[in-house]
Amino acid sequence: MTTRSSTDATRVIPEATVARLPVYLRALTALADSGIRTCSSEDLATAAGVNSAKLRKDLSYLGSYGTRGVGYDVDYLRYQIAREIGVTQDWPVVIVGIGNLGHALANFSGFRSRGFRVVALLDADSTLIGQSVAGVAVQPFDELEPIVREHGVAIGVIATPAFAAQDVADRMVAVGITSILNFAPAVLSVPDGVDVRKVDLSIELQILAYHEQRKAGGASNAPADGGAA
Amino acid sequence: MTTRSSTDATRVIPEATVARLPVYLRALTALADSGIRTCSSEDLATAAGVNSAKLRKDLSYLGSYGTRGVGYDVDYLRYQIAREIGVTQDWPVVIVGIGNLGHALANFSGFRSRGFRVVALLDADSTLIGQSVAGVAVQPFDELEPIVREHGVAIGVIATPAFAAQDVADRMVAVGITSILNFAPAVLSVPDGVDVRKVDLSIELQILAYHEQRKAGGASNAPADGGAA
DNA sequence: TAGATTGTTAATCGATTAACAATC
DNA sequence: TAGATTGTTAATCGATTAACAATC
Repeated sequence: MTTRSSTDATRVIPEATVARLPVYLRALTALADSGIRTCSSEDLATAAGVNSAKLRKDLSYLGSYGTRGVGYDVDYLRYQIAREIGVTQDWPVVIVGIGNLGHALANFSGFRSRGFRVVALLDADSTLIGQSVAGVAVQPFDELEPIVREHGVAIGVIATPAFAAQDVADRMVAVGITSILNFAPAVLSVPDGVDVRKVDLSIELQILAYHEQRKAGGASNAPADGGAA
Repeated sequence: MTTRSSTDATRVIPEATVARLPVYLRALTALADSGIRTCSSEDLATAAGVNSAKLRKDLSYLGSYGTRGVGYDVDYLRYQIAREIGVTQDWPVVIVGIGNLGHALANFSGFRSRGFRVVALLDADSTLIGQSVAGVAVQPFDELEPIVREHGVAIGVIATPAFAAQDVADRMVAVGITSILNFAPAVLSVPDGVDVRKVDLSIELQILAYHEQRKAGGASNAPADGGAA
């Protein structure tokens, strides 16, 4: 057999699809919460903010979880997507850098509810150590290794200033973390096999600014004119 | 002439390129700060974390700002990219929802340094009104309209809980905001002509979890095994 | 059976990449 | 001129979309 069978092990899901699965998961949860038991691809697509062709194509990479002529069972599809993403299990997470942003992240309720558990908050600033944030004590950054080993941490969050980010990433990689979510405005270099995703506020704003600039003319809120509508 | 001329007005820059321009801008600023006056596409690509073919292709959409055999003048290219993005001008921004995250955003220094100015912090919770965050007083959400009109605000940031996000977006659109950065875990529906970008922590974590799950086997930090390496 | 809706096909569109002619 | 590096071409790859056969 040279042809790939479509069993769990060999299925490859396109990256663009992977990025949308959590959106579908959230939409299904919202539907379930409002008491809806069954939905069509059109319903779910609307709730998720995509078109139904894309939704069906995306779901087709996971398997055949709908019923023609009927639609999808909300709970069943939700479970299948959660399983595919891996959020049926619990993921211990460490957050490094407990400034304003780290503080906000530690308090973020969406963590627990989506299968992530903050097992430690770390900072290099000794004046923060021992302080309790969201019920978790801030520990010295040097404690990274024993914490990662003890809890089996695979995912690390960097919320430090830019200048510290590469060092933190290097240490994370050294102690065996293989997925990093980086909030610091810095390009991280990591070895193959380590995934980095970045979230960058100012980049998002700049992308908006680019498009905004091109709208001017019809815009009533353009910075230049007094806006005396 | 049916062929598009490559003058400023008609140039169309692919979305993927637009999203990378801010990264190049930041890399150029870092190079300039370390005293480097000239760089090759290879140098800049490394600093930005992309390959040099992609960088040159991206820059080619802006114009011809390099010198063959020599490279790019760091300051000149930086100015050209900043102008293209629109961050040579000042963008007034309002933040709605001053919880933990709104607080962190208000204090974010990358705002000012990249051409964005927080002109108001708004919240529906009357107990927050008047409180000063990052030197700016929190005002009632109802003040949105006069503030937007007075400052010519085109960009709004939503940092409210999910249930409030659509209402806030509707109000923003109604008063003339045409670009929204949404941190609430909710799908926003807005009219054509309004740009929405979303930043979603739990989605990013779930994408990492998906890939992490597929690494297990070789992983030393897998949650299941004791990790007695 | 008739109506509804999935899962898949195939066409189209956009992004990436390597290679190299142009040119400093 | 010789060496270096850009800007562009063209091939490849991946994502989106509309349409519809399969099938409940």
